[in-house]
Amino acid sequence: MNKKNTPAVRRGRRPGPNSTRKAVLDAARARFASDGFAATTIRLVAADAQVDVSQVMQFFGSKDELFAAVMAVPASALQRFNTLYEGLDEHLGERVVRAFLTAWEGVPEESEPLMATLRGAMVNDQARDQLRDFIQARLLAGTSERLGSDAARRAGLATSLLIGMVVCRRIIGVPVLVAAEPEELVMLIAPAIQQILVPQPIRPNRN
Amino acid sequence: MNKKNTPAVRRGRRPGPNSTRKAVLDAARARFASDGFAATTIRLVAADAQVDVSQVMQFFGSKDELFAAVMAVPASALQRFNTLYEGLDEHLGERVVRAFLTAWEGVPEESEPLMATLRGAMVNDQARDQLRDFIQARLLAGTSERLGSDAARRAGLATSLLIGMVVCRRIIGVPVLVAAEPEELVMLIAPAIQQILVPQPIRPNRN
DNA sequence: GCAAAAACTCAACACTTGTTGAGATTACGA
DNA sequence: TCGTAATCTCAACAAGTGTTGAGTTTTTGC
Repeated sequence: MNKKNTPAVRRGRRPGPNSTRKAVLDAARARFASDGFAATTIRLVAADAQVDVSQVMQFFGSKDELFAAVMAVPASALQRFNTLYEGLDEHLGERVVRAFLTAWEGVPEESEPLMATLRGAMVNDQARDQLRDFIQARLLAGTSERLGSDAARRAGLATSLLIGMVVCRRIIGVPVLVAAEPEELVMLIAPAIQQILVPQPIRPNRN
Repeated sequence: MNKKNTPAVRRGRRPGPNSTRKAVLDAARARFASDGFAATTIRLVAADAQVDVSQVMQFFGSKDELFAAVMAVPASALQRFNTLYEGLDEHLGERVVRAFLTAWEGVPEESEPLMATLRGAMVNDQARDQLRDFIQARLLAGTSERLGSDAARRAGLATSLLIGMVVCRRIIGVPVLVAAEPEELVMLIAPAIQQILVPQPIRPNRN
């Protein structure tokens, strides 16, 4: 009697352009970024998107493919790193550090997929491969021929160190790093990255 | 007929001192270190230790407590970091980098718990808390009063960067880092860490 | 030797997970 | 208007998880 008159939830195909798929992808992106791959369940994503569980499967096929779709988003964002390590001026380190911070802490559409990839890299093979290739191939694309293999190593090393900063600040939540303003971090880290990329002799300090 | 005459596996309590608990702990340590917290199942640990599943529960109570027991081992190893950031000589960076490498890549009894903690920190709350406290409290114990809060920030930052190196080398498996010898890494990273801990003016290079 | 306790085996429970299929409901082009 | 296809709901499966309890076997202290 109350079931027929008051349909609590609208059923059947939704009107207008297909907004469900995007809703699922958005929810998944946020969940994968904040909870990681293992802790993110399809049921949770479906609940966030206010969608039935099997809808997620219908649109994306499997959890792995959903995760791949989330990671596919930053592929465009990562292109901004292509020319990042070019130029050996004295502001290279500063530029690199600032690029990392804005990429990983900027607008959610870009930072969340990167966070999802980073968190997933510890558990999921897809994410690990993507992150490895990001560090190895993409960042070193422009450097290797110009500056020899040593520069490639230095670029990969610099990226690794900055990954550590992001991990400790965003995932581990180290208070000292969380409390610091982005510009403070740039000021503190940039010289070190500069030292890695463009090695300078260290002047011994008096004791 | 063949069951009574040839007991394939010895049953009941094992003779001698309690070796089972250690076997379980060893297997768990290795599994947590190489597979991470989520992918490590109690059944897998039990199989590695050639022990029944419920034995693991009897000795350690739960998966979380087993993991805590694994992480408890490095508590001693971590004490070697207590005085690590003391001294501001020109070899501080080198000393710090070398300490990290030997701790995370030395004998399994010490490196595996650290790896387990590091991997677990992305998924497990216990591990994340332990790693956070390690970076925040332990490493900064000696520095904060002597050198002001800036030195504490710099020490935490240096640790974060080195965590990044370990993550990319041991978990992500970035080829450039995996291929490098430990001493090469020391040579490359030490100046950067030195730059963080004992800031030096950067001499602009000519263009 | 003998009882008690420790260690061990076996089987199952309760729960969550990803995944699937059948069928109901709606939107949309002809 | 109508039929088709897209979308959505509901219910369930199969596998794997941590965890528990009952019962068996052996060691160990007296």
